[in-house]
Amino acid sequence: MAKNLLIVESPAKAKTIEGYLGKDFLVKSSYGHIRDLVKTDDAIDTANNFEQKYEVPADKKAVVSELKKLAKSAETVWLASDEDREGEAISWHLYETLNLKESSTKRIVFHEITKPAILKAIEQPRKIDFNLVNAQQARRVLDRLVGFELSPVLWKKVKPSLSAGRVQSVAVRLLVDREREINKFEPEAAFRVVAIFFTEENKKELFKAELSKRFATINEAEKFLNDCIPASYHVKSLETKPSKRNPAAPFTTSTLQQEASRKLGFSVARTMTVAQRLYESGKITYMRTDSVNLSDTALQAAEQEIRSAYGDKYHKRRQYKTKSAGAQEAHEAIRPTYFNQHTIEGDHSEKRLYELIWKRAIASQMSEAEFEKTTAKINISTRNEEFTASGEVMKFDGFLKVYFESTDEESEVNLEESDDNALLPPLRNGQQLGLKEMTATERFSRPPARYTEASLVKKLEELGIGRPSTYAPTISTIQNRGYVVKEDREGKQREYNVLTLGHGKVNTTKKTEITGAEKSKLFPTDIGILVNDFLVEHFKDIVDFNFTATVEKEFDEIANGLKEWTAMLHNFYGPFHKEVTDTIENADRASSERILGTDPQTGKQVSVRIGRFGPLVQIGSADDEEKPVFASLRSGQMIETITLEEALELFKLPKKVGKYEDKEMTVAIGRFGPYIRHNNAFYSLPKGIDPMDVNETQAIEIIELKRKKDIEKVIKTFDENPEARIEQGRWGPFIRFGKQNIKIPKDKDVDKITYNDILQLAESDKSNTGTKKKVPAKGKSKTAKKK
DNA sequence: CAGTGAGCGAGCTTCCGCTTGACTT
Repeated sequence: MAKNLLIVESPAKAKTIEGYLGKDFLVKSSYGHIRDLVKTDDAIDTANNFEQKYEVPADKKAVVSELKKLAKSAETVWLASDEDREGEAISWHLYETLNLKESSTKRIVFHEITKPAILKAIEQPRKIDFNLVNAQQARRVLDRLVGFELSPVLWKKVKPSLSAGRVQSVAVRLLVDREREINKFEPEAAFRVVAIFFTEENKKELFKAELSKRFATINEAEKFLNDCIPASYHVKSLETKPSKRNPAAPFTTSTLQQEASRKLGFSVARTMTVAQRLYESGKITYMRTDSVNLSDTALQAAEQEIRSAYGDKYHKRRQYKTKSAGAQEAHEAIRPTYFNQHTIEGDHSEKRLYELIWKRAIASQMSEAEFEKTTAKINISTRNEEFTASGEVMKFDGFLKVYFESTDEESEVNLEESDDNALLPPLRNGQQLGLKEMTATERFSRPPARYTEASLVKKLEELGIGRPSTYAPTISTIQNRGYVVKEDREGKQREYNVLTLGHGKVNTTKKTEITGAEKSKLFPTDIGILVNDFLVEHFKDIVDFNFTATVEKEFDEIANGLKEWTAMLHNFYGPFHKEVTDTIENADRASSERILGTDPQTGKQVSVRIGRFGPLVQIGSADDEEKPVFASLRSGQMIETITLEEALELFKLPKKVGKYEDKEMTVAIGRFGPYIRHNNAFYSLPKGIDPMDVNETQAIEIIELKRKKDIEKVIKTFDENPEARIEQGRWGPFIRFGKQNIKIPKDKDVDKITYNDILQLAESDKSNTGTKKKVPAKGKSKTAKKK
């Protein structure tokens, strides 16, 4: 038996450390927290100094009993969980649960998993810091009280099974607020003037310059262009300035999620699972961190790699400081374990994420990129405004050799508008310029951007809300609760004017652009808005953006021994609990109903609200003699924004359009867009056809076309049974057998499949799915009933 | 992808943070 048992939080970490410490040490993992509050309402005794009831959850029983056994036979137990609030509490829970003795227990901490750091830690053991433990208890108890008192209020006043919490409710609020800003935003148009010039010396080398002023109306823009017809242009001033750009700090969890989203299109959850695999296979350091710090060992390794791969002048040693509030910095920044591995073996997403991490970490230790920026001001002989042309020349690439950090704005900006780094021809002061062409283009101001998963994480981090380990789960929770959906939305067409001055005259043309199209953005749902408004009305303090920051300050005071944790909770809980009981007693049920107006055909009231099956429009009210009629809202339509006209439109479908093969054809709009229903089959309408105008002949055409296409997909049929065939699917050929779709096994040649093979495959496929359904997902019914 | 939109009411839902698998598709 080993003399020493050392316990860390993560098994991968345990493996690494065991290698550093040799035979006298057995290194094991607690797999995070080993105890939690019981799930019942009596977990906290609010009348008795917030005394807590803890239990070891079922999935931790095995870990705990193994650790217990090992602790018993060890001379010394080293508690080496992370050095932050949660880590300290884990040590304390271990101490209590494993029945450890003070004399044979040592608490150690380190911020990086390197041999010198571990050895040094072992030389400096300490005791469990109960101030820190108390700060964690205060955090844990407060979160439980908030979550388990607010949620039942929602069950009573809104709908069962809803949830509220310190973190998730603020996340939803951010989205609701932003959605409203976007809805009320009114774009302002302005005419942006761009001229294309050339010099007498070289008429072929054209360059762009932008007018320093934009015009609010088309008349002003037109007058300007007309004034420019007889004008001459010359360089009024010329300025050349050096500029520098510095690399970004190495990744934290939040910045990794943002870059992986922008550059690789990963959801935050996907980023974390891929990173977890990289961590477990020893390729990167820990991926849940808020620290931008690199260990000395890492700094040296990076330096060596940069000097040998790119040369001495590309290296610059840099230390970064964290900017985010409430960072606990128990770990290093996310970095490759070995800097000399530029790429790794693994699947596609592992490779790409690793390269991103490698590049970012390496670049963070490289020299700045140097530029020379030239700005020329250009005079107009007939007007007082002036044009500005600018060009940028890179003098030294520095860190840009490996890494370029993207920004959220970047994807928003029109490419035509970002020609900042274009090259300028050689120019001199006073030089005459020729004008090739000038355009005044109508541009509209943009509403604030909708959040993506990653930009929401960024915002939460800025507000100090949530932790690296909870960003991805929080984003999932608000989607699973139905408060938020992630989806694409089609934009709308918009006309804009372009005035062109060329060949001595001004032309006006109208062009169209798509605006407001969204890809993979977060939208609050009707229920999300309803719950948010209810919470904002009745629990203003809890969903305040500064609530977390305020309580965090108090947790810090507890951690520093300046405040008593139960006193802090008393202060909070008294008024909070009173608000809860007041709300239960006095507040009205939250109503989503909005009256849109009256139906011109029947004179009855038109209203929208959330029904049992989602948002609906209702014509007439329950008090009327005639029963009210209903229609569901379509995806993208919301109670808050739908108009009377749009609501009435919903009653025009489904519509019968005629008969084909003696069966009725019906046009309707479903979840995947407009479709024709015929003989229990669905035929989606091609894009651009308005479902309201479809007539009988058109509908028949669409059905016949789809059938023809379906026939083209068939690769092979079988005489034995017309129900069996091989078809070309989206991902390759597959077998269709009645209603069964069967995958073709890899070892089978598509051409040689016989009807007998199909019968066999169909049978085993059936038994497969059969047993799958019979085995219930144990303990995780939540994920199963997601739909 | 249709249709649904009543009412009664037992028993259930729910938080945030720290960790991985063991399950699906």
